[in-house]
Amino acid sequence: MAMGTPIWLSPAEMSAWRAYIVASRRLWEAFESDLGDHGLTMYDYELLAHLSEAPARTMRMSELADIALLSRSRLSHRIKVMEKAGLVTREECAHDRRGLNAVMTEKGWKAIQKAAPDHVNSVRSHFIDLLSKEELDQFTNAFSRIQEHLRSSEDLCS
Amino acid sequence: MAMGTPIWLSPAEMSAWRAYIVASRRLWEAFESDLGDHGLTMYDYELLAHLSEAPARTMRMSELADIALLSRSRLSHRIKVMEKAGLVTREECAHDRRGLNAVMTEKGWKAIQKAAPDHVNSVRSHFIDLLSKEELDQFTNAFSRIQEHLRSSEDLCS
DNA sequence: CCTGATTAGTTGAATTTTCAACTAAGTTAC
DNA sequence: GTAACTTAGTTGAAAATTCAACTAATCAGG
Repeated sequence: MAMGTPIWLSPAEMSAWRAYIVASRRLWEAFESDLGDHGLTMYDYELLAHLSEAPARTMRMSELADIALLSRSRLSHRIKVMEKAGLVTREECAHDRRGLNAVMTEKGWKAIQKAAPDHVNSVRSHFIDLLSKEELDQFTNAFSRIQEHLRSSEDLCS
Repeated sequence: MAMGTPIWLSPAEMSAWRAYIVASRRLWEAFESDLGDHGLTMYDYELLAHLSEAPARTMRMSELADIALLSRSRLSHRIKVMEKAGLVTREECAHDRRGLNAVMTEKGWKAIQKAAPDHVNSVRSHFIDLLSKEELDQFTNAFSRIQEHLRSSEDLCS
């Protein structure tokens, strides 16, 4: 091991790490709990949000899985229950007969329309509004950098 | 609604939010995946870490649940499998006959000893080392503030 | 074309998590 | 002392998630 990168974290590093890991978990719980009032989970919400932004509110299953950071299997199961709940349907794909499109139904659209203001409020009150403009920019920066790092380090494994 | 807090997020706010939410999920996956090499999950690791710091490597179940941010039920189930794996045992509590102590076994101690350097490395390489000293301090600050906010807003509901 | 490899997506079984109900012990107030 | 309430922790069933195996369609090379 190179000197200068000790095994353990320094107190300042540990503080940042603990603050992050605890806050991020609590934040997630808070968002879930707030969305629960609309009968949605964070994942449901994000799936609907992605669909709502897609042309014809339609997206290939695999594309949706990738963008929503879900495994194909997990998406498959989840869409099945959302389909049962009437929020989405699955349609065959025109050009690739292996493929399926997830399509948001009118009911799904209404559901997210209804949930969105509360959810945004939740995001504001627990997160955005607690940060200064400078902090927001730094977050954007730092977390984008982290994403970039994770992206490139997973490329190494392929 | 008050003017000045629009319903939707501004582009800068949205960037920070998206960067955060995606990065935090990917980070979690990365830590889980790294710990997977030692047959542990993040929760297992944190449970063991908390126990290892406790006097006599022993902690009341409910205290452990609180500190590790797990529901009592979830802890109960999880400890049962960790007990089966030989990492912990449960002992009756001297002064409160309702209570149980989770006690780390020698095997649990060895397991975390072995996993810790890799885990710290993982935390360093995916997180700490990507941030400047200033950013670390800002994270500590911002995330502590968020925790404080969540703590006080959940007090309102009790 | 036709074989092998890749991609899309699903499935079922095993594991994990949640949820509500439950037992038992301690606490409070009369 | 005892009835009502709270706290500690577990449990089983239901729901969600993972994991590996699977079908079917497309693609790449010869």
